[in-house]
Amino acid sequence: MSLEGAIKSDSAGILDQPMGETEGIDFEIIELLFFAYRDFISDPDAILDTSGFGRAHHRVVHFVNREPGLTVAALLDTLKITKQSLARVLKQLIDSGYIEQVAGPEDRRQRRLFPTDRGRELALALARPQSCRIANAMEGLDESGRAAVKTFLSGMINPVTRGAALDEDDTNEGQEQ
Amino acid sequence: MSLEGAIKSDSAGILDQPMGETEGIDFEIIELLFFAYRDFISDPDAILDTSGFGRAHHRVVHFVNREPGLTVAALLDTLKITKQSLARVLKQLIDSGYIEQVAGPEDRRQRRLFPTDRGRELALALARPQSCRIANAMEGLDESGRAAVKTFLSGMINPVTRGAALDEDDTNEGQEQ
DNA sequence: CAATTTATGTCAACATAGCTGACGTATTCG
DNA sequence: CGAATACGTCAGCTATGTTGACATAAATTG
Repeated sequence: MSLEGAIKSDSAGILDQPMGETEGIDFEIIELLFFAYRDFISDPDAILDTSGFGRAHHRVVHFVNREPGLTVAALLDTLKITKQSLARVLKQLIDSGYIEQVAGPEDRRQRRLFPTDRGRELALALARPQSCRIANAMEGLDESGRAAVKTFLSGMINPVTRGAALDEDDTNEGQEQ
Repeated sequence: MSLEGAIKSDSAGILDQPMGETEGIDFEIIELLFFAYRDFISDPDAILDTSGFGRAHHRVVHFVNREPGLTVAALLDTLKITKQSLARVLKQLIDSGYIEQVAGPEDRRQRRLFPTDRGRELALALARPQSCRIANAMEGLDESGRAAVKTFLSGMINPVTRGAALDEDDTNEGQEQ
């Protein structure tokens, strides 16, 4: 199959100028964020490849370790995924002995999630290289610089629509179904 | 099917303390990065849903617009994906008239990628909300604060192993095959 | 107490976007 | 000419997200 004919030799309707300062858009930071995050998750990814888990498991293990006893609903809200998505990885983590479930002490419908020692160690092993990378990137910054980074990152996050959690007059709302 | 028996009621081998200051790991920034990036890509994602494209298309359109005329090899190196992965989305973008290919002027084996007007507009439409979000997050910061953010993000990125691009004595290296 | 709502689990099917392996084709280069 | 290079493509697999529908146990409410 000849590729000729599908490939232009002239420059009709084509832009050859880089998308630069248009509309005052800061493409530099957009790209920095892309590359930074890509490399930021590459460290844990490499570890996870060994144990047969993926990024999804990483997030679950992380937040369960950060807040032992959190409910499935709370975890879903944090991760912003569906329960069917969570179920797959959570089941594997429970079956492999990284996380355990305990019926809620007051509301016994709840399944509160706790890390095992093994789960804690995995979470730490995954956090360690990320922490190193962060410490490295912070190295040259003073206290105000580090504070600026936190302010920036916090400002990038969507405000928690507190109303959504209170205006629950709707049957079957949210990401459910 | 009864769930009873699968759910622990005691607290054997379970950790109930949050993973906090262990080993001086900065879990706060780790999470800030996770949430910040998640919300950062949610804006373009919403737009892409409309046009039937995904994140993969976004990245391709972005970098082709940022560096018109870049080769497929260069794009693969930037995105750190395989050519088979790229092929799928690139083909769609070309077929839909967002990107065009031009045979390299010197090396005619190359397929240099250029955005069309349509492609440029898509890239801008996707960058606009991200830029707004960034501007918003930068609002309270002075010049040194903004510089700190850039320094930090740059420091998070893996150093470009310049040697890898020069020590090409290996046949068929890199991600190829 | 009966009815309903809530918290969670689960089955099935599907989409996106990554991957490996293998092979084809056009072009350049030694 | 032959090998290496730049790129395309077919086929199949995996991970992780989605929607829709339905089940079960416990809490809540009329």
